[in-house]
Amino acid sequence: MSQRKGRSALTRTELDSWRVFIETTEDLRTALAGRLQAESGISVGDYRVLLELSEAPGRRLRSSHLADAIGWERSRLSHHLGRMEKRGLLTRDTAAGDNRGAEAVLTDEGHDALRRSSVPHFHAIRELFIDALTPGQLAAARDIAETLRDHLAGLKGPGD
Amino acid sequence: MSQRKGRSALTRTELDSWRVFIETTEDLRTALAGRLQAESGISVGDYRVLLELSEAPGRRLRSSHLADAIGWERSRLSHHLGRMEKRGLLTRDTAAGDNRGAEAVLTDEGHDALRRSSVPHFHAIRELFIDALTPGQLAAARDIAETLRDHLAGLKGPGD
DNA sequence: GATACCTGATTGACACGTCAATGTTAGGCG
DNA sequence: CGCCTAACATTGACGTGTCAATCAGGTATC
Repeated sequence: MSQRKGRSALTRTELDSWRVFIETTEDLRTALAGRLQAESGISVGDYRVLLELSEAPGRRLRSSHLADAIGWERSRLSHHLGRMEKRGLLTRDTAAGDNRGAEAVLTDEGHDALRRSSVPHFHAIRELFIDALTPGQLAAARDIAETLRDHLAGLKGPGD
Repeated sequence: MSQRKGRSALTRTELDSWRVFIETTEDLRTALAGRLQAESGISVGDYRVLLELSEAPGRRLRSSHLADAIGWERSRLSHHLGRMEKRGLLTRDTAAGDNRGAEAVLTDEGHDALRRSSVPHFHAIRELFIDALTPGQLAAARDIAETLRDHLAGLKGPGD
């Protein structure tokens, strides 16, 4: 209790824990993305955007709201919407009432893509993640993730 | 024990656990990468390559060995080495004894970059990850990561 | 109603990652 | 030797992500 945190070098165990954790979560991410792409022809980013739009009234959302909803920077979203628009998954309109704004509108094709991808995607999540862990591990994973998330949020903007 | 896994739809809790886990680990990754870039001007990929080369005899490694050591595809490594070479962190030579092969050789500048970045990088790992968790959580995180890693390996190539 | 400022969004440049295609050299084998 | 194939590595095209710069439309202030 008399030791301050963050002072000493990482122990071997700490470093090993870090490496297996960060590398495996990255592998998990890559595996999931690969499945989604192979089975449904869309990326994880596409999926996130499609899902958010499909749940919005009129299947349309202001770019800024969409960006906030999925936690992306505007520029990232703008690039992504451009690519999705080019593939016919959505269209873009100027927002009613504010000519600065843009609204992304889900096309039927985009909606179909989401519908086709959902079941395989959930299946992959179950297979790669949920079923790999015991109920206790799954609960612990959630607890750890929430702890880390709160910790990161505390570091990033306690004064914002 | 009579229920087969992977049959039913994801529960609300399972989906929430998945989302907080995958999003937070991604945020963690992004935060670490940002720190390394801001503090030392190198990327996580750069760091990985520099570390591996610095530990190799003569500070040089065959591309294929390097790729295996850090678990990257050859093409990815080739692109990355090209970028690092352009910045003077390493040079490339044809391998002694096999003119097909290429060796990456750490420059003094590359070695300095690694030396400068190590302490801040370890510090960031401690601050963002190790110190955020209790010892129990850290052990659980490692256990979960190892379980997931083994599970992924089992899915990918049981017959390879 | 002109100026200055703020907000919403896009763009360009560049780093990163994957996949498919392309050299290039080594080795095996007639 | 001459051919075939495998191994090593690079390249090009394209999707993805970040940062800084830009542009266009609103808002306030005088």
